[in-house]
Amino acid sequence: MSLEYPSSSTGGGGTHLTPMNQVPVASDESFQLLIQQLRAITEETLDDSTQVKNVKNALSKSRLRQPLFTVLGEIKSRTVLSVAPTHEEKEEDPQQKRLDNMLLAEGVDGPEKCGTVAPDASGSDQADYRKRLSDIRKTYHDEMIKYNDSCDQFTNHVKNLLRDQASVRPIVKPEMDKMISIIEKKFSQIQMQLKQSTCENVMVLRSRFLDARRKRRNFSKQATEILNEYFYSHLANPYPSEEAKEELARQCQITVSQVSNWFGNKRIRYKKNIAKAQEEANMYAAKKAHAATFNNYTMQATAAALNPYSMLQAPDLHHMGAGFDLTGGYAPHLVSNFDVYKHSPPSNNYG
DNA sequence: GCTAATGATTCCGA
DNA sequence: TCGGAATCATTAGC
Repeated sequence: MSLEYPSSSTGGGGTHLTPMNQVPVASDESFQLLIQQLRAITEETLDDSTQVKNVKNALSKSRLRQPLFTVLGEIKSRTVLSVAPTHEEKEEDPQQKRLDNMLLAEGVDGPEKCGTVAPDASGSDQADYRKRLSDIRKTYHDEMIKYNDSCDQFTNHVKNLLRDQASVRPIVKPEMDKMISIIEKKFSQIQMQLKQSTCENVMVLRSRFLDARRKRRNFSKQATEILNEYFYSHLANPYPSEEAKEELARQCQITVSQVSNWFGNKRIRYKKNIAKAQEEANMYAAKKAHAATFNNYTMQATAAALNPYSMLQAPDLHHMGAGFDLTGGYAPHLVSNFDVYKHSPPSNNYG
């Protein structure tokens, strides 16, 4: 199937159009004129110039317009429009999927979540975080609405343009669909950029609130007491096992790594300032001794049943003759030597 | 505002 | 990978 256009230099003539059974063979002058008009109009700008208007009028009256457009439309459908969508077009972009998932998880897209930035963050921090997240969510939705409106507007504009052009050009439905799909794809790329920047904003917000250095909080008094108690009652070997750390973390409502940090800091600062640390150690030893004197066995058993950690500590003090005695006495010559266990601490007797 | 205390991080060595 | 040491960054007390 071929469609030859008459050459303007030779004056044309003799062109035969025989593509389809239903299309008449066009060899008369009116067809030549029609072809020439079509060629002329394709070189025109799309504004409503007089020439375009004239051609439109001429075309609309031509009885050959419909069959010619049918043929041209079919050629288009078989060539340009039949190009199969690429692999990328068919498959959902994993990056977009990731962004969608993140926005959904953070409550920016989909149903709003009353998310928290960190379980131990204060109420005001949580409120501040939620407010900022809500701002991001609002901006995202506003922008998304704008993009969708713009996309609809532009799509309608193009549709109208194509409908208008359909009077002078063979525009078939698949072509229109393809055009719309291209527009939607372009807008989807812009939306992706919006999603990307929204995700970045959420990550910045989270990191700002999660950055422990910026928002360092002292542990509660109770937590510090528990950690100090453990430290001074295990002064000969202040290296809690993983299980002990987990238990301390649970009791203090902090993380295991915070327990590790605390013990790391404690050991180093204890060694740096033994004099002061010994005072503190004596205080905790005295506390223990006092508790041991006034608590009867039943009370201890009850407490122990409720708190396995304290249950295990009592015998430990007896054993540790190394560092403590039950009268609150203290053996400084031994307690400062815990670094003999460095890198090979003996198994902890926490449990 | 200054300073000590304190929790976290980083670097390094074993 | 863990712990020591140094350091950073923030908090709390004055």
